[in-house]
Amino acid sequence: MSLSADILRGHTDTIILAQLMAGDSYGYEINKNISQRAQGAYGFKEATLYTAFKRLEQNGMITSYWGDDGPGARRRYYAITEAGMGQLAADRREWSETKQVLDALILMKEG
Amino acid sequence: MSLSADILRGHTDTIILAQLMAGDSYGYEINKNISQRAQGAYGFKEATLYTAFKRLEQNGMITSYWGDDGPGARRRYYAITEAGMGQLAADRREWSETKQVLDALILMKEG
DNA sequence: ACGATATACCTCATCTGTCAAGGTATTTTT
DNA sequence: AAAAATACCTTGACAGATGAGGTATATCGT
Repeated sequence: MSLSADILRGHTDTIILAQLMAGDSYGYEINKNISQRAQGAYGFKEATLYTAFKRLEQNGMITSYWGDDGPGARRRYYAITEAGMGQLAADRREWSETKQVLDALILMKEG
Repeated sequence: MSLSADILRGHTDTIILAQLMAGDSYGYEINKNISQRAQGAYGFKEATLYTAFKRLEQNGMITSYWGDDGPGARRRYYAITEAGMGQLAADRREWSETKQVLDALILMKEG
């Protein structure tokens, strides 16, 4: 099964921050890791990814730097900031709350 | 805690369909029920609600009719269609899948 | 050697769902 | 009589996702 984009909307930044908690990485690799972790059920479109990087950097959640120009195409690495870590912690709490609320509203589970 | 709108985006139609599975209802009541079920953590803005009704009716997921003009303001009742029930079943499966994927991506839970 | 594929970055116009703001009307509560 | 609750609806603006397009290098199969 694949998930529609609107379902994931609003989680984009959180997913990227969660990836960067495991260490600095660059766009292409981040996206590959996400697809693998989602077992192919989801992956960002490139435009979505780079839009998110720009937004996150403007908001001070991540910083970026060019990687060493070894073999291969140039890479822009991203690192999560302290503010980003704080945001991620808040986003994780919100996701747990979201699950409970949507279980109640969609599956009609009693709280 | 309250949930941001972008997090819920894409679940609006599903939430309304789930409510209508319990029986015909009208806008104001549907919204009240949703707020109660979410324990105040979430409620639709009216514009969002009526936009969704229009979209759902145009797509054949619900039908509507005016209620008896008893005491009180007029009410437009909505009923879920067979197509709507099919959609809801699919949406519920998608939500279960979404939880697994986002647990893996946000909380880094192993699948 | 050469074409295809993978790696790697980026922009912009367009689309869609949300919602602030505004409007109308009736009933109940203070 | 005023205020709040009930009940409906529309419109313009905004933000995130993305199709389509662009640039460049490295690797793989033949």
